[in-house]
Amino acid sequence: MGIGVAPGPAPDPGSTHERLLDAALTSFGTRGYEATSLDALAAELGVRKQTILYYHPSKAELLDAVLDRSAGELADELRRAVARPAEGFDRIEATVRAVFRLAVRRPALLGLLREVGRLGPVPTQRLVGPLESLVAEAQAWLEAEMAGGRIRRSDPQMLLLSLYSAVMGVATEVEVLEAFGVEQTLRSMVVRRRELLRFLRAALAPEPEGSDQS
Amino acid sequence: MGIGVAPGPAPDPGSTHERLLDAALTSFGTRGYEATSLDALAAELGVRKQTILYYHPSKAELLDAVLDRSAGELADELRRAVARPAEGFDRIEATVRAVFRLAVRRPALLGLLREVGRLGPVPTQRLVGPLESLVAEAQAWLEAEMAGGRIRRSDPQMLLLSLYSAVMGVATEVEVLEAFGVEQTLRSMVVRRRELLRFLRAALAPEPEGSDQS
DNA sequence: CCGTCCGTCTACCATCTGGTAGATGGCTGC
DNA sequence: GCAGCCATCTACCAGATGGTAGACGGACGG
Repeated sequence: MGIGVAPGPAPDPGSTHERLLDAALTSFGTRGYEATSLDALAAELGVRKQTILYYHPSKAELLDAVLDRSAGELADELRRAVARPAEGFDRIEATVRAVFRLAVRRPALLGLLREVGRLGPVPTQRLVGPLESLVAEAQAWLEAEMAGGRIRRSDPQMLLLSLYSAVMGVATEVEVLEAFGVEQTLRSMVVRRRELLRFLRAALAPEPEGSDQS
Repeated sequence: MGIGVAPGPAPDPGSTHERLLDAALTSFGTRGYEATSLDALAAELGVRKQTILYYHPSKAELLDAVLDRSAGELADELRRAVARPAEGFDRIEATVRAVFRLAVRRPALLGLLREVGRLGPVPTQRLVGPLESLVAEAQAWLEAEMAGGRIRRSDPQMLLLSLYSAVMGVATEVEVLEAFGVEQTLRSMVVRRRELLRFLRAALAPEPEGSDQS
């Protein structure tokens, strides 16, 4: 979490508990919650299953902890991207860059966002609930940009969904690409980001002939 | 599968085997492969687990059968959508409509497409392999449309990925919407489709000032 | 009528699952 | 130097899981 958000003691990243939360996020976000066994997780950490249950008394509560932590991390990352004030497409570009950075550095975090839907409304709410204000801000910003004529006019909520889908998909849908023989390198990630940005820029550009303001 | 693809005997949709494949697709595509137990599947069918293993000697081979069947169904559905010859955006609209129809009528089919990535490259290849020629055709078509000036010029492969991501996301990413309190009705699906089409139309429209033809 | 094949069942099994109970050992403060 | 706490361990357990072995019954052709 960001500075000042969690006033708890600074977490030692080498501690068993921190390593546990990291490993759990990775496994939940890539292999999936049900496909992750406590024994496997423990083995990965070089520890017994009971050590996991010492920190979190059940698998479900471990998931909750991972969700809370991930929500914080997601919110931090996104807020940081949007922080430097920018107008028009720059702000969208900053967000896209942040998501792609996450896709490279912490892919499980985005995977968790995909996985959580399957686990039912309660865990979903737990993960995306803390992001609600962010979404509201984004929506309001889109509306303002539309009013200012810097973004094509449309339903802001639905537009946000389209943006979200496109960005998440291009950032995370790696397996489909691989299945079609497109090798995955860091460079190809950059290409995908560039092309996605071109795509979004075109989709958002205000219509040239002016019914709304110049 | 489509007429003439599988020359086997006409499958009775009420037979145990067909019901099994249906139920397995539904469960694999929504709950996930690992989260689906043979016992649960059998109970759902009013049958013992051994009956499942009679038709498919292991869970993995049941998955293979489901993947093969789903690949056929997906290919059929998409080919049918693209069949009536259309130019420019009409063809894209027909495809989007087909995907949304699937999202309503057979959501597990699209869910499987998401799930399969997690299961590793082998199952993924099994599901999307049969769609490879379709993808190649789509890509070639995009190039032709670009050359004809009916679609904005860009990297066809990356454009296809952006389209795929946006469509799949908007069609299937229901949980995120629900988590933000947007109720899900058939009507809201129609709205999402309409807004997505507007979004895509804008993204694909050729640039007005003409460096390329006509 | 009888053999055989097909679909389904009962009866098991080894392994893995999440979880409980309680012991051990080391560090810390008094 | 000892009381207590903290992190981790060993030892279990009940239930679920994927899978094997083999019996049963009905349909169907000879």
